[in-house]
Amino acid sequence: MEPAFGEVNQLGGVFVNGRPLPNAIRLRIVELAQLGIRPCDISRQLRVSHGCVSKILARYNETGSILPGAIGGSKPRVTTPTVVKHIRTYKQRDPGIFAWEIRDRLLADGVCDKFNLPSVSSISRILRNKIGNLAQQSQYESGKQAPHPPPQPSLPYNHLYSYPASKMPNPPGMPTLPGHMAMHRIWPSSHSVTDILGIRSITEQQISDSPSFSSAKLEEWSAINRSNFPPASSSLVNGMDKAHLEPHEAKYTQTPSGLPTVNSYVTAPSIPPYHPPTQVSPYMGYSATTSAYVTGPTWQPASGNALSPHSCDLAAPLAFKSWVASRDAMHPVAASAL
DNA sequence: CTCGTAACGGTTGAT
DNA sequence: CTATCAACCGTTACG
Repeated sequence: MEPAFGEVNQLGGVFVNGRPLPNAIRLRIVELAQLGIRPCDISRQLRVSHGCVSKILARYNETGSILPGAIGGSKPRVTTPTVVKHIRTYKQRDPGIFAWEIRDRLLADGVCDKFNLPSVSSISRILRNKIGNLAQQSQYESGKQAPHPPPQPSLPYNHLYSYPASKMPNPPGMPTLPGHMAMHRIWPSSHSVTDILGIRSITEQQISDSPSFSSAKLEEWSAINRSNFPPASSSLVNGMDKAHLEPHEAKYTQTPSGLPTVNSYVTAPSIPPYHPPTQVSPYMGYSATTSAYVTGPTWQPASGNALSPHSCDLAAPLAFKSWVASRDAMHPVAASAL
């Protein structure tokens, strides 16, 4: 099922086969690239294969988004938005209508031809999943939307980080969290990285909030919805605006226990009071590191712990820079790590 | 040494 | 309810 722990790549990095890298890492990749770090260095430093770095960077350059593509599912083949709309209409007009009747009508009304006519089971599913209780509350909606229904009635392309409703802290209308995580090309010099980290921490924070969900939930980002058409659309650029970051950054100075938001993504959700900074999670200390960093004054900085600022974690921009400067020095460490 | 990319084994989710 | 299938994933290896 959910491999709590991933596999280890040639660079010593942890990954989960088939699954996207955590946003935190994706973010860091882009972030580092923007600081002028070469991809090969980013690869080594974050221990992510260069192929992946290359891909993420390329995608980012092209789309402005750091997010992975929508995984799984398939594009609607027959149940296009138009079809769904019609089904909805039929259902509204006659709530007792049977799926097979709808099917007949779709054909009769020319909405579908025999090649793209949804199966009865598909229609049932649509009624269940997309139409649902709509029969009652339909009024305003049916009233009118746009002449052009959005490609996907359900969700916007990338509404990222929409965590499961269960834990969605924010109101329905407007996701507090960015619809999708993309960034501006330029970062405010001084705290750009911190900001990013801040972002990470907020995203992650949500997860660590509810331990039981932790790892599983993270997946949501990508789960988002796969029902989007051409990705490229309009809105995928930026989504993460700093506005969210700065405040949060301050806010999440640290997790309740004083324990950094360590148990992260794929990490065993159940890693309890274990602790810190050394590599705990498959994706290594970075989360810890970061939060440590974000934590600021309250939390003891890297000082004593096993986590070497130079080893592999990007503790802070500065640490990073020094790392860059002295990466020879760091090699041995990396080597030993292996 | 870098970096782009195809092959590969994997997961996911709509049909 | 299960299987299929096409989308995406990151790593690896090659060029």
